[in-house]
Amino acid sequence: MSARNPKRRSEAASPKRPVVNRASAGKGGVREARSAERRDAILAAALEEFAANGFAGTRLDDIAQRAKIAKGTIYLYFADKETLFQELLRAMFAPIVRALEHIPKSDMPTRDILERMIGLFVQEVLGTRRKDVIRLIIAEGPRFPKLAEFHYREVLSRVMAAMSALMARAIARGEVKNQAYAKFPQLLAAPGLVAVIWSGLFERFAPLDVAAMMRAHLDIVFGERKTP
Amino acid sequence: MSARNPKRRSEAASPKRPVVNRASAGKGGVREARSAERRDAILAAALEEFAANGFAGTRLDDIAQRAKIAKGTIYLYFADKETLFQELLRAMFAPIVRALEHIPKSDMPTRDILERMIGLFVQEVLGTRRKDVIRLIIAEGPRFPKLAEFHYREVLSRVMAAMSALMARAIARGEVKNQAYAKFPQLLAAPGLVAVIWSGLFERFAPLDVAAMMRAHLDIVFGERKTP
DNA sequence: ATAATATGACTGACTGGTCAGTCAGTAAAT
DNA sequence: ATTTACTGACTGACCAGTCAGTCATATTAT
Repeated sequence: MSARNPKRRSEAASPKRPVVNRASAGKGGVREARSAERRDAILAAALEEFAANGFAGTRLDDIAQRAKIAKGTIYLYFADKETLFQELLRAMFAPIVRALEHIPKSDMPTRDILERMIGLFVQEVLGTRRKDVIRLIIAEGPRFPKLAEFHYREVLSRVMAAMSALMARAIARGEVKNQAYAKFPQLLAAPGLVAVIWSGLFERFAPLDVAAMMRAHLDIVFGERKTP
Repeated sequence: MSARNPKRRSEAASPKRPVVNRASAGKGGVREARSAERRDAILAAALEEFAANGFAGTRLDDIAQRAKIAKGTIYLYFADKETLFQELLRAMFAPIVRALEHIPKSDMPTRDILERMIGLFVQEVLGTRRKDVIRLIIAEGPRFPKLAEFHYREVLSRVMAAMSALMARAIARGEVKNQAYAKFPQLLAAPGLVAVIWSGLFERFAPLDVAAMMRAHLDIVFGERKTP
């Protein structure tokens, strides 16, 4: 949306041109290859710009320049700025949710499972631009109800449900004492959120040893255990 | 700032006119009274608009309309949009920090002290627009380094130091077992942050019983204690 | 007390820069 | 030769910030 009541001309526009037109998925793809390349370049550039400037503060001209294409090209791949924004955020999280859900359901000790999840989180979220994406969702969510809903439905509710189930099992097994973690998986995840926000805003004033904090958190959850 | 590289004419402008001109603070104040009123009206309107639309997405015309004044009047009280924004955020937190620091240093049980703090937090932050202000800081902080720094210096570092001291005392007294809370007061505060963000974004999909969650959190910190 | 004058708060139409979205024209692939 | 992808100058809405003019209050003169 251009700030106010835009959607100036294009009705419910959707990019009609490239997008690997027709079914010919398999062969011949000089065009298709380029098409996918372009799309990725646009998304990558958009990520940088949106992460740095927020939705309203980002100019499509800058995205185009960074992706080394003309502005018009963006509109061949995405209907408008808002669509680009939302598709970007969606695309960023699909892999993570899949990865999180695929972490062995095995009967590995729960603490080990959580340590893996934290490792994944530190590496794939804190260590990448995904942490900025989380900040973007927090920042822009209220202005894009669809976005908040999508992320609740596709990411949060699933992650929370998985955590809740994991903790319920841990409690049943006697690995964890406090029942609250099954009822409020938010308590389990909270330090992760703090890490994201701290690293985005205050790192340079007071660096936070995220790994140590997470370890301390697990010690609390599982009742001490000084791993020297 | 008008999106890009503005600061069109006014150098380091600062509002010169009203602001209770001269020293005559005590009497004669028909003008002064109105002046303070106007300022408050502008800040109140700005809070609504910024909370709803973010910094870049907010129009001064809307703030003026909401405050029922002309746009030009804003510039009699604030140098520019950015100054208004920052003053607003600062003003919103001064009272809270003061209140938090004034919570009795008495030797009340630490759990009681924390329960009071949480009560204050639920009432004065979650129950007011201050929760939106926190979201604004998270959202716009990276774009306004001064803002992030100010909030680290004036709010966060103080709150964190106070929490850390409180927990160190509780540990010394044997009220709390885990030393980590003194080293990472973030672990103590994390659920509060989750509450702010959840209530701002996902409340309508999945309401969160913040009071219950905070109680559960304290149970964890102090090692169970079912208060029926 | 009342009128004349001075002060400074307030107004809103205006300016100039900005930017989302468009489309006629060009280049490349088939 | 034809179809499809790409380009970038252009348009029109938009909005921060300005300033000449208006009006309410305060001050001084009568």
